[in-house]
Amino acid sequence: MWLQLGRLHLNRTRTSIVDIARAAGVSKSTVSLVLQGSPLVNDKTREKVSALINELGYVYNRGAANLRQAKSKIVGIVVNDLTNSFFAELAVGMDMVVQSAGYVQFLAHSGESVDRQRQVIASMRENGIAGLILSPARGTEANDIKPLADSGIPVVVVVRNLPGAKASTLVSDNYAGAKAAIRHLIGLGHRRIAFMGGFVDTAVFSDRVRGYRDALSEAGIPLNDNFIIHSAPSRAGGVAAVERMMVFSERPTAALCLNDAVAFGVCDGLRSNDIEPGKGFGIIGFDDVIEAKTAVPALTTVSVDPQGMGQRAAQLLLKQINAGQIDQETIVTSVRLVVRQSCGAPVKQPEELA
Amino acid sequence: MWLQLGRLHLNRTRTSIVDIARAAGVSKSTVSLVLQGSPLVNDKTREKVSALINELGYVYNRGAANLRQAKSKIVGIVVNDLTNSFFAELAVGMDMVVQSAGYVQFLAHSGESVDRQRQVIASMRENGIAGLILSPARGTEANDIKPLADSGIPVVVVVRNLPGAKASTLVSDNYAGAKAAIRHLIGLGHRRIAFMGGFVDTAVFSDRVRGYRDALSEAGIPLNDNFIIHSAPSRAGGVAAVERMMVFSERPTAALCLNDAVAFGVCDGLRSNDIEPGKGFGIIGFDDVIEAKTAVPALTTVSVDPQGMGQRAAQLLLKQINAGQIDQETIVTSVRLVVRQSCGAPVKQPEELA
DNA sequence: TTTTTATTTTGGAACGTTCCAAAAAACAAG
DNA sequence: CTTGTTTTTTGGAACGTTCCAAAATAAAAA
Repeated sequence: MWLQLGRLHLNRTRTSIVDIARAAGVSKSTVSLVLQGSPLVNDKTREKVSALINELGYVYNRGAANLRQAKSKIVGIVVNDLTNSFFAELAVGMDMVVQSAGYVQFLAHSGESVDRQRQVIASMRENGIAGLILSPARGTEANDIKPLADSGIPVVVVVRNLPGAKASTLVSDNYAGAKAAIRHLIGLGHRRIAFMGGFVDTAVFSDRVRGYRDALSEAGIPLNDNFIIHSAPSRAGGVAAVERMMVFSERPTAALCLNDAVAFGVCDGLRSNDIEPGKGFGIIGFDDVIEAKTAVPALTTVSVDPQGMGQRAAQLLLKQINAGQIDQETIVTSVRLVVRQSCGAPVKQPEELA
Repeated sequence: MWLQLGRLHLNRTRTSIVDIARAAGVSKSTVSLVLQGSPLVNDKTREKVSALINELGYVYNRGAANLRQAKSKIVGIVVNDLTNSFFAELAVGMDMVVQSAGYVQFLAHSGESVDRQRQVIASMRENGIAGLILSPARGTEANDIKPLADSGIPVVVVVRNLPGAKASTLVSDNYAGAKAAIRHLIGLGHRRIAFMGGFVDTAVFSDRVRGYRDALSEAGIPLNDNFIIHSAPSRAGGVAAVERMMVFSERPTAALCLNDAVAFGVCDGLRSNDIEPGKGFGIIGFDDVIEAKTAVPALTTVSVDPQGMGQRAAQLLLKQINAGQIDQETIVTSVRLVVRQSCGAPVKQPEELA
């Protein structure tokens, strides 16, 4: 049988540095020098070699280089929830600086699963990352990144912090942001203000709630623990929180939400109860995702600038990689309240109309 | 000067297979065998070696292995816009199957820039990807992936197709989806139906518009080219499209939108013009992103199941990687119309009220 | 015991780079 | 033409794996 129906299996091996060398009549060392743009090599030679490189379609094998140099151009990024715009934008910010620094990133989604997170970090490690940026899944412990940190690979933890971890940290000033938001609502005349969304086990939640509490007591407004309404930190969670609130006899007239996703959900939930967000009820979100300004009503929110935060995180990581030494640094980025339409002045509730 | 203030620079080299071998009193080959789970090695030996592996905190160097085997466990994924939930979910779907197949992914965002896309693909190639999934930036040409494909690395193109490219393709049935959506609107009594969002240069746009056109003429409804309202394929674009529409003397009573993002924008735009989406105006989106079902009104949309699509794409790629041969395959995934609240029956416009 | 067979282990080459010390070539000065 | 200097090029070892043919050991058969 001469006629093979199978597809031809190219055993053409990748052209390597020595193929170029042979073709150019120089040694592999010289080709290597050219590749690194070394000034040591004669212009004439450089030219000849460069030409061959293009002609033969050579592609640099960074893996082989890493083997020798023990320093890759790869960073790892693990994010707890890529489907949440906040984190997607965070990732895009990182992507920008990583890419323009000549690195590539492994970028994975842990889906809030510590197991998957552990797995993917291990996998990245085997593949030789030079550093890691982690936006930890709920329930992550300092131990989960210990092996990495111990082996001298810099780690930057973002958004949620990880007490006790040997890593740098970059978080937004959640406390101050929440405080500013509540002060603003109080300034508008609101007195019964809820906090919606989130679960107790994250630092983000507790910091924001602390800001909420402190701002209220600072204004002499008594705290009502019922007004802290837990829910999933998602749009659906916001809807659920509103349902929970509707049964209260004395309802809040405004709410600070854990994040913008929850805030949008709260808008949805209010609408299905025929309350117009921003008119009958004041809403403030947290994060300032892109949709916040085009939504109707435009969302008043605490702007965290996720892209900018991603960029800073990446810069911090690259700095540590290049320094070759790990300085544990903690950065708290400042936030600002962006006032738009969704935080209306309170309207009197039925029982209050004389 | 004996006192150095600098940080200690660990020159502890990564423990390797031969360190384990030495410690266990066997050869490196044996350790390698254990690592690959080979049945050739004696249970007693395997046990001893495995113990040492844990104890010494050995981490496998996949880079070195790749060098020898010329086959990595890395795939590349490049997506045109990660901040768009559709693509984020697509990526998450891929992540799931890639990860559970024991691979890791380079995942990058091209931001619709062909240059960045070219760069990042090149970078991934140098780092030794075994395959690539590409959701191409607008304006991508078949040539952009030619070198990859020529060197025998399988490429799967998703969402937007790339005519003439040596790659497999996975797209949704945009034509049929649009047709079904329009038929439904017609069934509800709408006659003046717009198509909103998108620019002419993408196949996605033209396929969906073709479905829109065909469904209309099939029902004997005359086409009105003004009713095809171009805009950026984003939430902001949707808002803009509505503004453009409001000046028409005879306005549409419903619209099919290029995607869900545009549809949400259209809702926003209508609200700022005091039209209640789903009541005064019927809206159908495209994609069925997660927010679609919790939004108010819940969005009627053509469900594309981005996660599922991502999964299929990844499966297809892995299949080709393992097959070691490239079968150019084209898959058109079917879509289904999910009817929710946003597509209301039409209301008579002022001038039509007798 | 010796031979045969089955099981387990092993050294060394190979993969594609970088690095280094040293060789070669080119140029300058005497 | 020598010698000294500077510029350019080079071979080979090293990085951490896998693969292979062959060696060593253990078990079974004679």
